[in-house]
Amino acid sequence: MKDNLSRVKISDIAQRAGVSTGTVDRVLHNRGEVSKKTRDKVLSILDELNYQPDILASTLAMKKTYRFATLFPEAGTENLFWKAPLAGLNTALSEIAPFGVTLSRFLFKYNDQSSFNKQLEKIVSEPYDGVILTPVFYDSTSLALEKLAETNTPVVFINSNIENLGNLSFVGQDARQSGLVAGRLMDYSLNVEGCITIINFINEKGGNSHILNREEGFRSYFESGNFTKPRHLNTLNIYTHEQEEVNRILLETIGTDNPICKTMGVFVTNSRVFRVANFKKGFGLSNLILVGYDLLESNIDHLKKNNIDFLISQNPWEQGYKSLMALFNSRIMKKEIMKNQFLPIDIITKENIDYYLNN
Amino acid sequence: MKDNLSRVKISDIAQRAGVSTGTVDRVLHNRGEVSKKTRDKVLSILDELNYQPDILASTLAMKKTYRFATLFPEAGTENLFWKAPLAGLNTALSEIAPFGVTLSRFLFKYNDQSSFNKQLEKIVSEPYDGVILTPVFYDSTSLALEKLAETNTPVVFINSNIENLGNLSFVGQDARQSGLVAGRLMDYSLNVEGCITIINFINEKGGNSHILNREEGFRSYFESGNFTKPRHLNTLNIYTHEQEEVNRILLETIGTDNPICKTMGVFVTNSRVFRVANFKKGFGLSNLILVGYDLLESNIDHLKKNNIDFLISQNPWEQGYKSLMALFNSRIMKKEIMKNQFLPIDIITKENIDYYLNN
DNA sequence: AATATTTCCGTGTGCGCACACGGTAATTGA
DNA sequence: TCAATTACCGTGTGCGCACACGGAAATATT
Repeated sequence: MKDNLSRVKISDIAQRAGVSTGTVDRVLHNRGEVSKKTRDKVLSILDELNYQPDILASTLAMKKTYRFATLFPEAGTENLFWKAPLAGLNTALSEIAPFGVTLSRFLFKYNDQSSFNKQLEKIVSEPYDGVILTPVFYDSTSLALEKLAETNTPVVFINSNIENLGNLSFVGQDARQSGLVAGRLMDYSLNVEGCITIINFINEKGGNSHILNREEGFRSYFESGNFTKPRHLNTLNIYTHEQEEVNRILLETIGTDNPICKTMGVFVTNSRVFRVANFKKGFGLSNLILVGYDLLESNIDHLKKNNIDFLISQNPWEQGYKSLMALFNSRIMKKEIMKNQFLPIDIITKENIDYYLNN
Repeated sequence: MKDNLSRVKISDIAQRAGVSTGTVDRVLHNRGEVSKKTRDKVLSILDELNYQPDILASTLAMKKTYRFATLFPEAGTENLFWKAPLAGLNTALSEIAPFGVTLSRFLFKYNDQSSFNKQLEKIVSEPYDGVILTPVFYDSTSLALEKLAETNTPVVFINSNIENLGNLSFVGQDARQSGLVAGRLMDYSLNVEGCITIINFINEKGGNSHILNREEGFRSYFESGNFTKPRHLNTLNIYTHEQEEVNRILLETIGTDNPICKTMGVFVTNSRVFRVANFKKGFGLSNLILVGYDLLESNIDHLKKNNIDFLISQNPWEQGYKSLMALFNSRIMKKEIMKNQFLPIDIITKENIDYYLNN
């Protein structure tokens, strides 16, 4: 690898081409006023000497600032998940702030489309240089993307994805594939006869595509032929968040001693797995294998106390970090960005969780 | 959070303090020639206005270059592991190269102490601004660290660690804890009666502390009381790398139909797990649960073909990335660095491996 | 042919900082 | 009291780049 100690600068190629630095600058930025002949000459020398602009001097001279905006759900008590992406975002920001990057953070109320719309309008109405958002509502997102496209404002989707909306990039997890991982874990962990119940905590206001993909992945694992023994799968959709209510429902279903097909394993398709863990602990079902999502505090507690066996983490911190870096690399560093930035499907147990909490 | 759009610059505080920029510069860099009175005044205004130097302009003006050196084992056919840290290193380098960072990469022959010493002497004899190395040989490393301390050259340990040698940081995995994770996986995966065999591929020339810590962690899992059923553990040390020889040994031990305690699970304490997988496949022991380390190509192959059940990854790419960033953040960005940077203990299965291979 | 217009290009300045240089005021020495 | 130090401080220049401005040469217009 070459030393770039003595980097070639604009004045070098200007001299080599027998022109002034201003001319070189003009061809570099394609702003005309250069004859084809000299343009070609400069271009060839540029290539020959492999000129790389000094990004530091460049941003210093331009004195341009970049304004990015983010739109996430508020991190309420019920969805602490969204604290982590903000932390990752802040770390990324501290690294790239010297380049004149500033961030405006917008929050909307979880599952409240009008709140989502309101914040989105704020963002669209101002000239941001890039936007990071989680596209939970299709029509609102689609509309906003159209407007942002008019001003060539790049948009990064974070955590969940909508295809073909012209976004710059998606940073998140492959939901279906994570279901397959859960399938493997459940299959290996269940060493007795019995059924598996898939529990979806459904939001009536929408935004459940995640959950469905995860269930589908999970089911496909047990249809793939890779499983160690065949299992019967039931699906249970729960529409409440009240623990009492959940307990009642679970007691009627997996809590009963169904002689035909007793539930020995439960896969919860989102972060509400702690609800089932509460039930499991409260009703003494210590043999139940429990697999779910996300490192919420209550989930972590249950994992450490063996009430949850495996958690799948979506790398929320990393999501925040990478999504901002995507905008930065695209706009400031002029690099190509991968359309889909799938983050690893981390398998978390009591034994390795501490090393996923450092951030 | 405050906007730093209009950052306060040296001239601002100079004006505010009624002095010149040169004076401010002098107190900023502690190079005297300033009366106590004006010094205090500048200092207080510096604090009041929360002056943050523009790192870009600073590095541009200083025109200082930083030379870092790395010392890794060669990535031979037997230890492809070391390709990944180099890749991570290169990514980090491309990000910080604008700051005048250059890298000299030194390689030593695996398990060859004289080669290690030779390369280390090269590094010590030149005035590097920071060193990244994997401290496989205690005495050599200790000696080098002493010399490097004289010139205040920070050293980052990567992958393996030695305590109390005055290194700036350690970037790697908690070996013992990873053994605990392996224990959990083995415990959950083994749903039949039978014994577990721990296989250590020992290097007679030393550098086995990793392996021993992993075994200890693994054993402690089964002594913790958290296991689902008690297991009997055997240890098998293998000193050869020849597949034929390995086959012969395994055939005599885990391959025989020992009626008392048949081996149903094997934990290989390092990346040589593919040797056992070869044996497992060749001799049709498809029920054997196999857990090992590291995403070598041959291990990946076996994982995808269900010959290996779980791999534990040490994040080698991340190790390379983070170790260089540690030096960068310490020397250029003047940030505090964490002494131990433990990387996650990633659990890899056939289903999630693709998302760990992107780099 | 003289003027007006366009095409093309060089020069100068500033971004924020680091540092060399030289100058003035205060202090010392005789 | 006057010169010689010393302590203290301001000014100027350059890092590599972006961009405004203005000027010379080429071409068009009448």
